[in-house]
This record gives sequence, C-alpha cells and structure tokens, in this order.
Amino acid sequence: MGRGKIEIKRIENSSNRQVTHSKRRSGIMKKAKEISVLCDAQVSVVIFASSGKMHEFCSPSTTLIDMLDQYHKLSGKKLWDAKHEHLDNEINRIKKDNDRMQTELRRLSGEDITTLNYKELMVLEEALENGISSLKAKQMECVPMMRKHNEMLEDENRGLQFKLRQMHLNPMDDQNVLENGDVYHHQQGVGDYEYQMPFAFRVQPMQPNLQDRF
Amino acid sequence: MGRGKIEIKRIENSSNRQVTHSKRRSGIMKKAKEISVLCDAQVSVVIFASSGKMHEFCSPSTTLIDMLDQYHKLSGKKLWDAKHEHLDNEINRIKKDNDRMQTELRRLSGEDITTLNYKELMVLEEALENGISSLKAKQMECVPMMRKHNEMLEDENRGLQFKLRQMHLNPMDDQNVLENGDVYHHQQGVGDYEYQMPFAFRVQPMQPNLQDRF
DNA sequence: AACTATTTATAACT
DNA sequence: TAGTTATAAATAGTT
Repeated sequence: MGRGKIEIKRIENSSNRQVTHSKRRSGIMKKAKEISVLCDAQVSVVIFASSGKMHEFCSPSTTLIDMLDQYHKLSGKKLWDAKHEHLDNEINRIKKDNDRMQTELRRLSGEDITTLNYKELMVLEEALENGISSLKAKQMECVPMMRKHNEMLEDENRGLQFKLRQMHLNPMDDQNVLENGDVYHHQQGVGDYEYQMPFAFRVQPMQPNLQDRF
Repeated sequence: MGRGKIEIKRIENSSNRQVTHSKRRSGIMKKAKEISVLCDAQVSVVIFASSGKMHEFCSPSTTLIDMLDQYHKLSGKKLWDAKHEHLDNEINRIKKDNDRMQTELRRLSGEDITTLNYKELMVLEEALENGISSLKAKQMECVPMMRKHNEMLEDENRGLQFKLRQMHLNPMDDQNVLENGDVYHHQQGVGDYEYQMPFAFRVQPMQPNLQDRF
C-alpha cells in the first residue's frame, strides 16, 4: 500500500526505517484502539524501536498489570518470579476459602438452599439446631445477671416515682424543674390517684417481657 | 476500508463483532510482525476478546518477559513492585473478609459466644431462627416427594413379603434361590405365623419415623 | 510534514 | 465457517 510494493525485510536505510517505523507504529496503535472499541476487546501493544524508544497502547478499560495477570492465568506462562507466584497462590487459596464460607453463611441464613438435596438439608438443619442450643445455653448463663439488672431497674423506678410524687405534693418547688431545664408536665395516662397507692403495687419492671426469652 | 465505512463504536451484533475481531486481530498481528521485521523493532501485542480468549504476538528476537523488563526500565512505571503491592493489598483485604466470616460461622455454630453481650446474642439468635425457618419451608417442599418414596417402599415391601411367603409354601423350589445366588434363610423375629395373616395387617412403612421430621 | 498513487485491509455479502 | 469483492484505509515513494 503505497507507491510501490515492498518486500517485508529489514529496511537498511536508517532514515527510511525510522520514518516507516513512525508511520506504521501510529497505524498499529490506531488499529489497536479501533479493535478495542469495535469488539470490546482488551488490547495491549508495546513497541520498542531499535533506537530504544518505547511506545505503548493499552485499552482504556484495563491496565497493563491487569492484562499481564490475565495473561498469566490464561497462558500458564510464568511472568513473575517465585515471590509473586507465591502471592498468587495464596490469593487463590484464600479466595477459595472465602467462597466456601460465603456459601455456607448464605445457606445458614436460609438463602440458596433450593439446590440442596434432602440429606444436605438435614446436615444444615443439624448445624443450625446445634447453634441454637449452644446459644440458649449461653443465654441461660445470663439469667442471674439479668435478674440483678432487673432489680436495679426496679429500684431506680421506685426512686423516680418517689421523686415525681414529691413534686406533686410540693408544686413549683426547685425540685419541680427537671435537670434539662424543662418544667415537668403530667404524662398521659398517669392519674393522680396512683400517687396515693403504696409503692409495692405501682412498681412495674421496665422490660416486663425480657424474661420471656428464656 | 470495506464495502462501507463504519463508525468506530462497539459492534452490538455479537456474531458480527466476533467476525470483525478475528479479521482485525489477524490484521494487527500481521502489521506487528511487519514492523518488527521492516524496522528492526521489538513488538508485543496481547489481545483479549470479550469472550475471554487470548491471542498474543511477540517479535521473535525477544520474549514478553524481556520486554516487560525493558518497559520497567524505560517507562519508570514499576510493574513488579506495583504488582507486588497490589497483591499484598488484595491478600489483606481478602484475609479480613475471611476472618470476619470465620468468626461469624463459629458463632453461628455456637462457639466463641462467651464474649458476646446480650444484644449481640439476640442478633445471633434471630439469624439462626431465620435460617431454621427458611430451612423448614424448603423441607416442606420435599414432603410430597417423600410421601411418594414411602409409598414405593411400602409396595416393594409387600412384594418382598409375598415372595418370602411363596418360598415358605414351596420350600426348595427354584424361587427359593434369591437373585444373588444365596439361599434364603429365616430372618430373626419373623415368625411363621405372619405368613398366615392378610397382607394388609403385616405391611409396615420401612421408615416409620421419617415423617416426624416435618 | 504533506501529497498521492498504489497496495492492503476489511465490511458486506455469499 | 470460510471465500469473494467493492470500497475504505494505510502507506511507500515523492515533494
């Protein structure tokens, strides 16, 4: 393609060679860019002139490093030294572990179990039941602590209610002004008659249903 | 260059894209070879199709590794170190994920929960309960299949018992020799009186407790 | 670096 | 999928 056909062999004239290099290089780079766009391909071109100058093209969707990674995987040829290979292997190993655990977690949470057969479902069920029973055992250990906590809350409750009663008996006292500066107002549903009742009948645990979990 | 001019943008038709990829790729490879000969250049071309297939050209006087070494020197871009760092980062990231999932799995199986507080235990419990309920739902889908299987087993059971009774009525007949060549012997706990009873009273499901799981 | 005659690449078609 | 052909694009030799 040109004024005359040329034989494909080294151009001896250095100047001509340089010109042809420049022209053809830009041609190749253009073609590389075009195929990457037209065909959604990842392309890397690296050209060293005999002068030592380097030129490169890499499709914008990727990097040379990523391409070399893929090259490594697909061709099987080892481009890196042993150290990199070791890291690569470790990544693969950990990734496998990762996938395995991810699958297991998903299954334990009830997702992606449609492909499991009956036997696998039974194994899964056993694992879940074991987890539940261990958990219940652990929760049992909390009972005494929870009871103590409950008692503390009840005490506090009594104290607060006492304070409220005091305020009612002595309205507009200093104690009537709460700590944040707001003036106390009656809460809905709290009748005055409550303040005449003995403490013991009025105190309610603040989390009455908590012990239902055990 | 062709029957018509085309715009340089992704070819949507997959088949056309593949054909164009193949044609243009061979064009680029040819050009790469030509410039390497004509201009005494070192050229590396690597192309990944969107299908994942890889093709490469490397001028015969060198190797990809040598070229990457030169690239390293000339561009100043650290392919190795960058690669190394990149791998290290990825390993750390994945390892963190790994640890997180491992902990979660251990907790779901009831281990290492002594350090959890009450709130965390409740979250865990909820996860386990959700898993169980999803699982039960899935198991319910198996009921019809299991029932069918049960019926098949019961039928087979009837057939076998009938065969056994025949052998008892006609001892040392041809039928007395089982298919695998063994001679039939009484099984423990099967009394002769059974063979006088109507079928319907003797047949038992082979896995009587199977349905208890549901 | 620009031009252009010619070769080469390839888009559409078979 | 591979081969053909009309046309677009690349480029060798020239200015």
